[in-house]
Amino acid sequence: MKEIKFKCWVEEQGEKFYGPGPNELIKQIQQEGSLSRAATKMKMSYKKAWEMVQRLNQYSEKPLIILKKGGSHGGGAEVTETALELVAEYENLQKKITESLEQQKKLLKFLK
Amino acid sequence: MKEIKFKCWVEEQGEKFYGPGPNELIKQIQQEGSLSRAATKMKMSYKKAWEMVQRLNQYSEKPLIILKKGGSHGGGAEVTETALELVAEYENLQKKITESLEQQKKLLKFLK
DNA sequence: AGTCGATATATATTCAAATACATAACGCTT
DNA sequence: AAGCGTTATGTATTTGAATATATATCGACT
Repeated sequence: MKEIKFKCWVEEQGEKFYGPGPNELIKQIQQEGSLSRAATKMKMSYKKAWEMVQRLNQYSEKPLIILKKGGSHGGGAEVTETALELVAEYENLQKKITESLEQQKKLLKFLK
Repeated sequence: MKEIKFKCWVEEQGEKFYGPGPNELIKQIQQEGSLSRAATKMKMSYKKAWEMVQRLNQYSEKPLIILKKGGSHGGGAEVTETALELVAEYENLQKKITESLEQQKKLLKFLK
């Protein structure tokens, strides 16, 4: 089945700040309460996920993800209210683009 | 400077058929009349460009690029009318998405 | 027949990104 | 003090994609 796909992201000076990966990661962290579990679930290495979190917090105006180590459960990861707003904005953007694509399917006539 | 970027492409069964790369390649071939010169200009290896052309013609209903070898100039590459239509459609799509993005800049408020 | 510039194609090499592995640090609980 | 599960971080290894290299082929033109 032929289809038009897209990907959108936010960047500053060529540095990627937010896209599909971080968006999914935030959602998984919220579900799991743990960065390592979120990473495992996304079949991503813990290291990569951790670096993603660093970049997110570094480029964001307000903190997005709070990591805690030690404690009764060994630690954990928490998602801020700001992060949830960001997820909502991003997914809204995706929806708008999808709608815009719906009206532009002429490209498909070039496929077998 | 912070900005929202995007990329769109056409695929069939997970196989990418058309995107920014092929679009640019077609335009360069048209300008140069040669696949190798087009590849050089795009700083892409000839092999990669050649494979791109194969995929394009393979998945397209009608031929998009005609490669000729031998002859007085050693050969050359030609772009069909269909290919030009495809370029126009693709760039129109990009334009529509860009317009759609213009109205969705809230995401940027999350950046420093 | 020989030259030329381009296409055609296989193999080798390089390079960067991703992953795997190992180990430390943390702080609550028992 | 020891154990637990998680975060934190450096190093080694793997993998895959891109590129480089080499060679063959083609066909008009001299």
